[in-house]
Amino acid sequence: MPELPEVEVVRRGLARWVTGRTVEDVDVLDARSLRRHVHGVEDFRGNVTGARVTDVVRRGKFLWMILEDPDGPRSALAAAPSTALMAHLGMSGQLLIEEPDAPLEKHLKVRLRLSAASDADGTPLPADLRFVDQRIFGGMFVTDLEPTTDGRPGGLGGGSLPLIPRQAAHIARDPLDPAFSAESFHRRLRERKTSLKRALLDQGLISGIGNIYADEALWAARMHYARPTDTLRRPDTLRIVEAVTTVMRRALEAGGTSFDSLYVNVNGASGYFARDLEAYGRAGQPCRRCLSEGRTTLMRREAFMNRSSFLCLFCQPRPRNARA
DNA sequence: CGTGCGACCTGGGGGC
DNA sequence: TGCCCCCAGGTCGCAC
Repeated sequence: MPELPEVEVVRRGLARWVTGRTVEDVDVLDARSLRRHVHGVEDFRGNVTGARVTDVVRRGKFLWMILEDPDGPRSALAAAPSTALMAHLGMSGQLLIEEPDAPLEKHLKVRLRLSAASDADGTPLPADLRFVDQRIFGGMFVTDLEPTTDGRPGGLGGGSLPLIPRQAAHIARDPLDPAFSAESFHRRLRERKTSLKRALLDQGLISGIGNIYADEALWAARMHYARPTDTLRRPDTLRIVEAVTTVMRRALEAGGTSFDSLYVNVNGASGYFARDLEAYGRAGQPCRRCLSEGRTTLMRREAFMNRSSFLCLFCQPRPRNARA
């Protein structure tokens, strides 16, 4: 399940393997993966073919390659000389760098042929960039870039341009972004009449967090998912932000969380953070913090927001003023 | 406008 | 063996 750490692993892979290369050809095997490209498959192919990738940027779970056309700006907007090739992995999307003669994946959706390139040793780099997606919640599309409202870079990555794809402009800064502000997150949390986990999953408030890391952070911060956000005091917000940031940094170091072959990096390798999960998927198993303090408390699974939440009711007692 | 919920998808697993 | 239902879940559009 790609959340921020998994998408960042992919971004780094793309930055290393794709930056500076030109897209020579595009093969769309399933138009459903281009659902968010409003002008259709041929327009997508026309916008991507011949463009050079200059940077790979990420905000939250959105990832984009900055495209520049060697023949000059193709956008009608003079203020947007470059465009973005956006990708969202959804539940099961993969971006893979492979040799063109590698067997085609069952769920291969889009195939980009890249210009020849070699690494520092002179070893040729694989020429295929493939978008594979079993459940089709993810997708790719081309869009214009617009100025960020705060004048800061649009996201994390090589790009220092204060530009953001329009479709990601409503996405909040993520905890690994230097422009993330815990103070403004706290202010907005206090204004909301909602529950803490719902807020953590709201990409407009703080981005990059999905069901897995939400549960991990809540467990680490010893807070219940139903805690009303307007009761949070500044130290509470700082505690959950610290927990989210720490768990994501650790997951990133481990190469992300892979339960099965659905999440892999650009070279097809799984991450190994799943073994370090303290909450997610651990229903019926002992809470490790309780165990280390001499108690045997079993982790629970509860339904919340039509999905599973995993928690320890000793460490994370349900608040009396719990909110849905 | 803030909030919450259903639709979009496929494959795996359990029940019968 | 096969069929049906449920579950996984990120984002968007829509209803209230």
